[in-house]
Amino acid sequence: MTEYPPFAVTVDLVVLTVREDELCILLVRRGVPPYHGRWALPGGFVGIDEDLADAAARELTEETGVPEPIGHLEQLGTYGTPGRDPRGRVVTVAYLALLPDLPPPVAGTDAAAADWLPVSRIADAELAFDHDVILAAGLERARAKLEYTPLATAFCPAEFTIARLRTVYETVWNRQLDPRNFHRKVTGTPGFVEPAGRVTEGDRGRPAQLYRRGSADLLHPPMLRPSVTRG
Amino acid sequence: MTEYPPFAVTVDLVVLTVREDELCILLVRRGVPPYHGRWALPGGFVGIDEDLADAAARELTEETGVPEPIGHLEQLGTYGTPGRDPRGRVVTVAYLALLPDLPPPVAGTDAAAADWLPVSRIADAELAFDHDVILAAGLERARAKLEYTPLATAFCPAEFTIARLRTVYETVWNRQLDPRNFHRKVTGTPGFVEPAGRVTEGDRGRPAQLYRRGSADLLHPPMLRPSVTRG
DNA sequence: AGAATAGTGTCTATGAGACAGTATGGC
DNA sequence: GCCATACTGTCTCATAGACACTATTCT
Repeated sequence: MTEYPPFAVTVDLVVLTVREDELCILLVRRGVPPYHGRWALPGGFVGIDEDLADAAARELTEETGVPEPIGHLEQLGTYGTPGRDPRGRVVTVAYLALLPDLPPPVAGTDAAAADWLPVSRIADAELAFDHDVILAAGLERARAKLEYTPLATAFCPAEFTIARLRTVYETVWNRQLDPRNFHRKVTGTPGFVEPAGRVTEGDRGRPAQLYRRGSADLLHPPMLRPSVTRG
Repeated sequence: MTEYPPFAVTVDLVVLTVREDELCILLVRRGVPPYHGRWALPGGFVGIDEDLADAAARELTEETGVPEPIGHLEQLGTYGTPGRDPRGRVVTVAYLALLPDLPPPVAGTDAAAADWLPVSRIADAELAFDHDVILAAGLERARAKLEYTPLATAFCPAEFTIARLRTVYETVWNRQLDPRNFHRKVTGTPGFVEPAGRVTEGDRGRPAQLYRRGSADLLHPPMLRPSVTRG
């Protein structure tokens, strides 16, 4: 293999959650050059004997403290333009993670500060490397996938109300949805959600049925993003 | 960079076209070990100063002889499981290309034989490396994208009839579509196609209007794959 | 004329969106 | 009682699918 050009390979994570009606992303503040002091996506180098997905799962667990099987993790895209990392030729494989609202914005093991930031307040070019481009791709992917997959449930705890699921859609899409039509649509789409048999307690108003994620991987028919010029 | 594990990085291409009512893929027969004599996706190593997309475009041109701006080229996914290449730790970035029916199945510069093969006749585990998995991902991506993007036009020459576009859909989806409803749907979707102002000559039957690809990047409403259990 | 293909019109069933109205809890 | 939220029912409009019909060429 010495005859082939040597690359470094990293994974970077776009970790999204919905907190208090805001779409938030997990960022770490870099403690070393390059981009010292700047916000960046969590990530790190892939071990020479480590699978890419394993490396992404490892970084996710290290940064959040959450055991793996919660939420959703998928490959997003690969970024390898020469010069994107001043340390050398680094190709990064970006992953997208969708998580329920987690208790702690735990400081990572890397001693760098980690925190949830509302994506609406991240300014252009505020992030290290080309991470603003990766973030934009992650947001676009998440918004699109809510339409035709049940991934909105990845933003929710194991049991959730239809209203909670609706706030996920409203937050990610930044659009208001009619609660009555939404309810009919979700419960009428086969395999999207299934009743947990329990109801909420202690809230205002009539208690709501709790649901779990159903068995479908694709929604038929899809949830349609309202209003014009989607895209 | 010597402190980080060294990887080799390659690009591999899933190049699809529609020939004679069959969905075909461009494959090369390997002339050297490993997998000597087996069919494989065209591809090769990325130069240490070369962008990933540039490497993919270069390989595409080398194998097909086509200048770049024809058809469509997009990143598909990255495959890097340890052991997927017996030569060492190789991470490959797969790209998906959609091309119109090209004249020559040109033999590549690598002296390896290249040819268009119908995807329906590729047996399981017939391909080298993990290329069967990559091919499956490319097919799935192409089928899905025909629904909500105008990419079916990438399978057509610059000017084409609605009937030609329909055969693309029918071939990729392996489903029959109603010519009348299809015509109404395509011409009624804003930005999908625009009239070229010319008509076909010499064929049987009434001459057909020629169209070019329109300006839209997404279709609203989408073309829906008929029949049940899509996905 | 007849065959073949292009393109239009009409009907019907389904689903989205708007929104009235009912149910069930906390205070 | 009042308020808040959950949930159901009804109406209307748009669109997909089925398919009859007209248009324009070649042989």
